[in-house]
Amino acid sequence: MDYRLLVLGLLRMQDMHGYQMAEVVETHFDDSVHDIKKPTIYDMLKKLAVEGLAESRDEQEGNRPPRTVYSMTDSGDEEFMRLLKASVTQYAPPHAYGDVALMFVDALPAREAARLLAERREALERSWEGHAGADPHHGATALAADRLAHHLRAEIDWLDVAIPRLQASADGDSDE
Amino acid sequence: MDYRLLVLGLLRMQDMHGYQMAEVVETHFDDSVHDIKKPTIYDMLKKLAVEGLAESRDEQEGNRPPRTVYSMTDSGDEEFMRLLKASVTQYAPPHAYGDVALMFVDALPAREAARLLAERREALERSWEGHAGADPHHGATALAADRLAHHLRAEIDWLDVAIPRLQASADGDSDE
DNA sequence: TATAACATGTAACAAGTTACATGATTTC
DNA sequence: GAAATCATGTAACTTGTTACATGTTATA
Repeated sequence: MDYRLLVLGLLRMQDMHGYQMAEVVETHFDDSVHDIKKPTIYDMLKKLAVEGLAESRDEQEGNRPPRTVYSMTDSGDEEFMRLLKASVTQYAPPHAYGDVALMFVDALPAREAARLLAERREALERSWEGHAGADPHHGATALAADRLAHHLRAEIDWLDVAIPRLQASADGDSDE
Repeated sequence: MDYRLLVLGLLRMQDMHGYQMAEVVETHFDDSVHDIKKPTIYDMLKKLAVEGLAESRDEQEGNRPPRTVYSMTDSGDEEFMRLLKASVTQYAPPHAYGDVALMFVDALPAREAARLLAERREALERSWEGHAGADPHHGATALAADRLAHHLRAEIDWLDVAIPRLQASADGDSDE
């Protein structure tokens, strides 16, 4: 999604080749931004180079496979700043995924729907405890972690309204 | 994303051809699930037919273009139920999009970051008022709408913590 | 010394979107 | 009767993922 911003941001910190960037993501960001795949990184780096936002050079160490190292150009940096400002400002609608399921929920007996949502709540609660117990996040990821926590809470709170409501409606029309 | 579930769910209500389903989505769901495109619908219908989850027949009305009407099969209905239960149960991590930006936020002067986040808050607040003012949602979309409202609130609440914090840090290290 | 794991990457496929095609019907 | 719009759909492109290739170092 914001892969452009992510790759630019990482490249900005340090010259890198694709494999290396994949490692950085996997080890340093494994929790929140785990979902960028190697080929995506390679493609993005190539694309950035074509657009003049990054430069590439070939390197070789010992007789390991040669590798293509990328570094940021000035216009790359400008683009990064531009994208960053736009992304920070913009409100990304919080989900929509999973919402489709909610729209069809009355295809299920209310009692079962309530049960399934309760299961979801369970999983969330565990996830929440994991977060609360974790060491407070350091600088860069603190904001994102905090935001995640707020949304986890919101999801739980919402379920605490929705589940009883479904249960009530299950008890109400038991004439089926 | 959940396009499979969406298309199955719509088809379950009524036999349809692709164009018609695109219209239903556009007119009935324009708010929350506006983001499925016509070719996606066509492709999904074809795929469902190949998998035996839907059946197709050709129809023609007057001398308008002939059209391919799909209808649900029994195994389609089972698949729908299976998918639905899984989706309702599962907690979809609330976002991650936009989070990349937050991770790089300290590339900006704290003061500017605070200003941009305040802008984001503005937009959210407007969106929130829109929701609060809207007519209460009817059955099917009520759950989803309610959930959205909770998350909108959560995002605003989080910003109300994050913005002052950034501002404080801007005032703190004004030695730059 | 055979097997596993590391380092570096590409090819082939899947999913979705934008842009277009084509004929009928309405509108000016 | 020309221009717009409706009705129905497909082709071509973009983006991202899974699965594979290829040589090198570590391990049993």
